[in-house]
Amino acid sequence: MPELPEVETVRAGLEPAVTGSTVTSVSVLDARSLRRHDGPVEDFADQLLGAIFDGAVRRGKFLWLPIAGSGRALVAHLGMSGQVLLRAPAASPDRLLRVRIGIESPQHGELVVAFVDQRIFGSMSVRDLVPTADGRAAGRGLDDARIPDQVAHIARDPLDPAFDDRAFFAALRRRRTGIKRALLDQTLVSGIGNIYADEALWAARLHFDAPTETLSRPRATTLLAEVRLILARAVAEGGTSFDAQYVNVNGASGYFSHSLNAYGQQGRACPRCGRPIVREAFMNRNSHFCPYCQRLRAR
DNA sequence: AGCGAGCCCTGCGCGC
DNA sequence: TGCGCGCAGGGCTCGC
Repeated sequence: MPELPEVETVRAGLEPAVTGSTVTSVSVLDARSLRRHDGPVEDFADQLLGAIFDGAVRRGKFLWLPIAGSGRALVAHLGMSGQVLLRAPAASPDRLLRVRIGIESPQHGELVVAFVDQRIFGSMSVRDLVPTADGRAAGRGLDDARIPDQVAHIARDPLDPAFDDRAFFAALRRRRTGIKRALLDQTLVSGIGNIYADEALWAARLHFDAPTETLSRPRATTLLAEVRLILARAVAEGGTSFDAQYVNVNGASGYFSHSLNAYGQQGRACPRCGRPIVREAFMNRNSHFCPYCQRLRAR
């Protein structure tokens, strides 16, 4: 499920439940979900038991819960199919449950943080926090300039107030690659995946393979603005209210609750010009675009 | 530097 | 009904 808006929905849903909560139990049902944890399963559980979470923070598609007084955080990445769900302790286990973390919340009582992941491309891990390179807050959710070492190489996302537009444009100009490759490069700009890349490129009328170095400043500015617009709109639509009874912070509503203009629309009419949207193989995935509105040569 | 390929995996929906 | 296949929103590493 997860690009930035979906992960933000999860973060916002988790925040009120986990902040100030104490971990009371840890159960790892599939050790493969801890692939990115530096140590054995027992170590993961040991680090978490008794931990108190300071909040829920996100940068790009990475999510983490800082552990009070430890200099560490529980880090989650959802991969292609991961979900973090809040459950009542007595609820029957979700299908594809990989990690189950019991917490005691000051306001909401006992809850379960359930990490569900079909393909196991996602992961949970306990990682050390390191200072951010620029000394600014690491991500959305907490004013703390420390970031998990696993996330330190990930660029800020376009909704981050500390995102540096000028540095982004300069980096873009230095690149010798196609614009979609650049958008998907999480070390250049984070949070954008295949869906929102296609949607932003459609909105900015850019071909996915347009060379970054030839992208004019106005077109790059337009593209970044479209990225922000699309991400922000999806975040607004994905917002889930917290319900202490039976909580589901699944961000699934994000993608499909609003109409997509390009992604998955192959064969259907381009909403702008009426000609058919095309799907083309790209980076072991697909690109969806309008060959008329999004031509390789600038018009 | 950046690309392509390969790999990590499971389950769904579709066509036959 | 059952089977095989293609498909899926990510990220990391490696060799070139």
